[in-house]
Amino acid sequence: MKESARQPSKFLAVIAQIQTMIKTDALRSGDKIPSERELSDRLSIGRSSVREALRALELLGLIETRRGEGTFLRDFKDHQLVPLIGAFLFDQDQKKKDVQEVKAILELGCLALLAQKNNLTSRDQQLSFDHYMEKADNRLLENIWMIISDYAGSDKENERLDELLEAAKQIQFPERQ
Amino acid sequence: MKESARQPSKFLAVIAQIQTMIKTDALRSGDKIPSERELSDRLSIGRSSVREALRALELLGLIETRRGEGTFLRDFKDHQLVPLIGAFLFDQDQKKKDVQEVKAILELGCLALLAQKNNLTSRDQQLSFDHYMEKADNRLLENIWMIISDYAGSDKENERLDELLEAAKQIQFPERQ
DNA sequence: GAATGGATGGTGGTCTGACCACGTAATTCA
DNA sequence: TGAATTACGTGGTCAGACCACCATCCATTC
Repeated sequence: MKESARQPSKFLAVIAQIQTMIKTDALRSGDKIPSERELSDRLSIGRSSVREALRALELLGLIETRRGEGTFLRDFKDHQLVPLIGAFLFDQDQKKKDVQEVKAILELGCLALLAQKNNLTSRDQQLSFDHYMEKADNRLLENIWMIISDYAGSDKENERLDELLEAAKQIQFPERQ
Repeated sequence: MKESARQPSKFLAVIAQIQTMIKTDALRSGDKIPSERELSDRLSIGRSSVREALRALELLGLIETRRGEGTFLRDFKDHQLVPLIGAFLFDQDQKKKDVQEVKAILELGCLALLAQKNNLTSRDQQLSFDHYMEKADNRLLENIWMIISDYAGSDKENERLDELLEAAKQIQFPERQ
């Protein structure tokens, strides 16, 4: 025997098993998955390892645990990635410039989406970006924008709205496949 | 006593502590963080809880553990999110659209930044976005784009490059303060 | 002196069993 | 019948014990 196969840690195996379980049982958002103890039993893996896997998935926002009730699948829309990663990213790049730039990009893109979908009515002109983001019908974009906005601090966004709107109307997103 | 303050699970506290530690000690990629047992000691938290937090961060690719050696900070570029989340995206249609849209927005914004700074030479026309993102000099933008790109999967981005470039040149970001 | 190789201690990986805190459902009792 | 109590299942946490692995030190050996 050259190498002992170096088994990929148990807790990764648990995650894989859960993924399989979700697929074969056709589990959906809100469905309950087996308890930690049952998983531990069925997979012949210590409960602590099961918990490590579940905690990781929870941090990602893929599952939700409720004490006394159980563990449930979560809608991916509510994923925790952005806030989480954000906390780590911002430690590195504190540069306010970066934040402001990205925020502007997201807002511009949001307006461009709306313009493209002809969802911009003249009445929208004085609305805030919270509203625009909602109309853009893109939860991911909305989530990222909210996080960025938190870090960007308050600014007089309305001052730039008209300019941004004009710019947005010019943009044509290339179609894909 | 009405409510017992419902402390936010220990393992989240550990993550927060680690983030703080990274900041105050100015830790960088490759640096070693305290051992599980030491963290358990210093934070007065059971080792299992510490492990749950570390495993979660490892799954995200934010840290790397080497048996017999210790736990180390990792370069964020090596994050593990992609294959993981992918397996959980069972009902994916809406989400895929979201990801594609955000990706396009980020890329467009990147080009707009470059155009604004007059950093677009004609020689750049055939370069990939990895390159553009680097030139844009915005680590935050680059990081977010990398995450999104992984989710989006491979596409023929070069097909859209010329169009995007043209659109980007038209964009004028409103100046701020 | 230099190279070998074993002993030692530290680290992550895992398991077990024991509690606690919380919800729910069944049971009991008025 | 209805309210209170109990029992049970669940996640949350802890402590201790092993194992596997790695680096280091140090005595042995050449």
